[in-house]
Amino acid sequence: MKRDWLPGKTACDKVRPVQGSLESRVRLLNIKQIRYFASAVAYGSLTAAAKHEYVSVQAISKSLSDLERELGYSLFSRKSHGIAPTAFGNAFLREATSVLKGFERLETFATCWGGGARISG
Amino acid sequence: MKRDWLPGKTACDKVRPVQGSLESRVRLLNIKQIRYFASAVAYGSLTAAAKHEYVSVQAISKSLSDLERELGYSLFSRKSHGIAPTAFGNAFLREATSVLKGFERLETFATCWGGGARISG
DNA sequence: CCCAATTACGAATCTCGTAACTATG
DNA sequence: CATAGTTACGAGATTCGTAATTGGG
Repeated sequence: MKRDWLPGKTACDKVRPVQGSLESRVRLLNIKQIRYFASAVAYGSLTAAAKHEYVSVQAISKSLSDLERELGYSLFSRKSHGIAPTAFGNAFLREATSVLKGFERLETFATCWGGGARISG
Repeated sequence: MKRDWLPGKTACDKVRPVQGSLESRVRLLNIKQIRYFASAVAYGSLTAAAKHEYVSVQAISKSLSDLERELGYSLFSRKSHGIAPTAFGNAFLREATSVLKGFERLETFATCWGGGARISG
């Protein structure tokens, strides 16, 4: 999540050079950040989220800090014993949840498909 | 997308050791693969998709090959002048499109939010 | 001191471009 | 030969775990 640019006013409105001569559209968000965030809110702390996501607290902390920096808004306030989402965090969570649901549907769909063409090996 | 395991019968049903002593749940899919796939179908070839996604054809080809391997199904057939989605590919695309829409909504939402708490710097 | 989170740093992993190659027409 | 895609390889970018540190209770 180490990025040398900041998000613009609208999503996907920037281009940067990358690895040689090509360029790349800037993108916000990735599914892992969204998942970590939803988990953190659901379980009330980064520590609890880390357990459920099978990663270290540090990974969650870093990922979510990056997410906040990229979005430009604070997603939750850090309390002594866990976290509490901000107004933005709550609003973001609602949208995020539907994205995660869609992702799960897609995974389920793919693993349950029996229509043929399965690759062998 | 280099993974040493294969997807199981249901999504997220496997655990593997990773980087030290922790373990990690296996996950299918990432947003980039889905975006590349949708683009490839929309534009009819990997080459065209690569242009629109600002990456090389090789990156698209690799990403989608990995996706097919992970899913266990072929997503499209390679023709002399482009590609054509399989039955599975078409079905997958329908679900994938709604996920991508959700993602875009989330990006738009985040960049258009004006409720406060914006991080300075 | 305990607990939750963050920062620092390095190793493992992943992404993707260049180059070389295969296949179809 | 021209076009579309694939494979191989390595450089650069990202992820994440361990260790050390900070801050509230």
